[in-house]
Amino acid sequence: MADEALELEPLTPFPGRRMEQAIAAVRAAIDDGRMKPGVKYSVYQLAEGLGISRTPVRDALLRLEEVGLIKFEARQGFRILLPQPKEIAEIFAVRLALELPAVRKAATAPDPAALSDALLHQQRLMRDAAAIGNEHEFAHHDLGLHDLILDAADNSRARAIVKTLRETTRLLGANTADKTRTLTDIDDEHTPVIDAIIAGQPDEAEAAMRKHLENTGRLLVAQALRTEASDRSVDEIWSAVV
Amino acid sequence: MADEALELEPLTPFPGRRMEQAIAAVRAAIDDGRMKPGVKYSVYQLAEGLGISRTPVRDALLRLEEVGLIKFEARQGFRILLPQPKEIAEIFAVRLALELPAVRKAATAPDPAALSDALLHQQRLMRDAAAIGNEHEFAHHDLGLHDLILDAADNSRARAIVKTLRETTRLLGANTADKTRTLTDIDDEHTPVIDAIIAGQPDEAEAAMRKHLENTGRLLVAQALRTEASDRSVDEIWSAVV
DNA sequence: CTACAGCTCCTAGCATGCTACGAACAGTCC
DNA sequence: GGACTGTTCGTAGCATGCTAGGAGCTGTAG
Repeated sequence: MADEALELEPLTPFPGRRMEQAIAAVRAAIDDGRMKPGVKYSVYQLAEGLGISRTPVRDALLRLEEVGLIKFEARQGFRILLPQPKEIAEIFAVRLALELPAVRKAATAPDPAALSDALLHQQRLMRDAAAIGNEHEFAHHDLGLHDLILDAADNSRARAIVKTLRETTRLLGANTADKTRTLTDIDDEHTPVIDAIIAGQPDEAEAAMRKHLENTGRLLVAQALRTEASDRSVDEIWSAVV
Repeated sequence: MADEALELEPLTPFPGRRMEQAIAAVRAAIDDGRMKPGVKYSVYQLAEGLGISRTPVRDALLRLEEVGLIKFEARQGFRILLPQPKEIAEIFAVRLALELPAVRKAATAPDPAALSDALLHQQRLMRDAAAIGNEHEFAHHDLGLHDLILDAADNSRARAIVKTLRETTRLLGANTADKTRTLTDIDDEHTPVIDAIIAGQPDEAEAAMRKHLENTGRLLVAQALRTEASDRSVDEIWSAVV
């Protein structure tokens, strides 16, 4: 098994720390399904696939383990973790706690003009991606939008936390390819948030963001429940945590 | 400079990953002042001091860098970071966002008896530590108390985040040894929180926790401002973020 | 056919060699 | 004296050797 070199594009000789390139490579591989949760992998495999030595790969994986994306199993390789339904609910509970105050602050920001421009620009990027059905691009800009709002709230620590959480859940959506919501539906949820921020209405912005996050969260919990064929209900899990 | 082997107790041959022992060793060294912010250290130094090789030490430091406790400077060692005032305010903003809902949930917990016992036990431990003036022990149990509340709220993700944040700020208090508040004062702030949880009063519990976190946060911001001799005011920084 | 014992293979984890490169210093030229 | 250049030194980062130990297979006994 060690010689199945796990077809990853070899790292181009590129400046910067190979460790970080390795992190990006693993994330990308998870995104497009070349690496799947549950399957066992080894540092050897990855290092060979990436064309670099084991050390930076190991360092990268240690960082991913820290974030909770993978789990090393002693002397037996590592595994990509699929977030459990409860974990997803927890993640969204945290996101609600952090992003609702953030969107309130954004709606009362000192420099509305610059923020408005940035928000509308981001929205435009998302719509373009939605129009051509490019989910990957869409997800990227969606992350950008939420990041923009967190940035406006001027709390870099909260921003970093949410970014990590969001990247953890992203791979779930990417893998299961749920089509319950089209990209346009998601965009429709963003619109009132953006409008309220621009209009300087914190209450409306918060309410719209809450709705958006709750929809997304419940959907992902439902997906996770389906993949593990559990008989618990979404509401049960959701309301226990949020 | 490389041969100043940085007097750390050598790691006893102990089961478990040496990397994690190294993390603990560095944290401990920061706590009791053997390692100070601003000073430059190297992986070589530490490895020699701990009596192990550079690899696990490096791995440990990479993880600490991830958390924001240290910063590698390319080809020049690493430095322990002293949290900036704004960062501390940000940390407390996140803690408020996460711990206030948590304490509300704890006050409406399904099993009040077990929780009450645990809370009172923890309080007792803290008072004992306060009585003999053992700050280190006190801080440990203080962390335990907050952890207990987060645990009652049943969100392990939020719990882990707060734990990390708290450990990041702890070294500041440990180093500057501010005596504005005695240990008993802190205990006095905890009491209404614990009482309200046991009495099942979410509103009171939240208010008491808010007061406690705001006091602590402002105090630490003030300390950080003093150490860097800034002329900005605590209120200015605090209200901009929280 | 089943239970079990031994063996092989692969792994994480640790130790250590190697290299490119920034910093600080010394020596030199103006 | 002051700017500038060459050199030394120590560092992070990467590659690779080494080891103990668990998983799973294979052959064997019952």
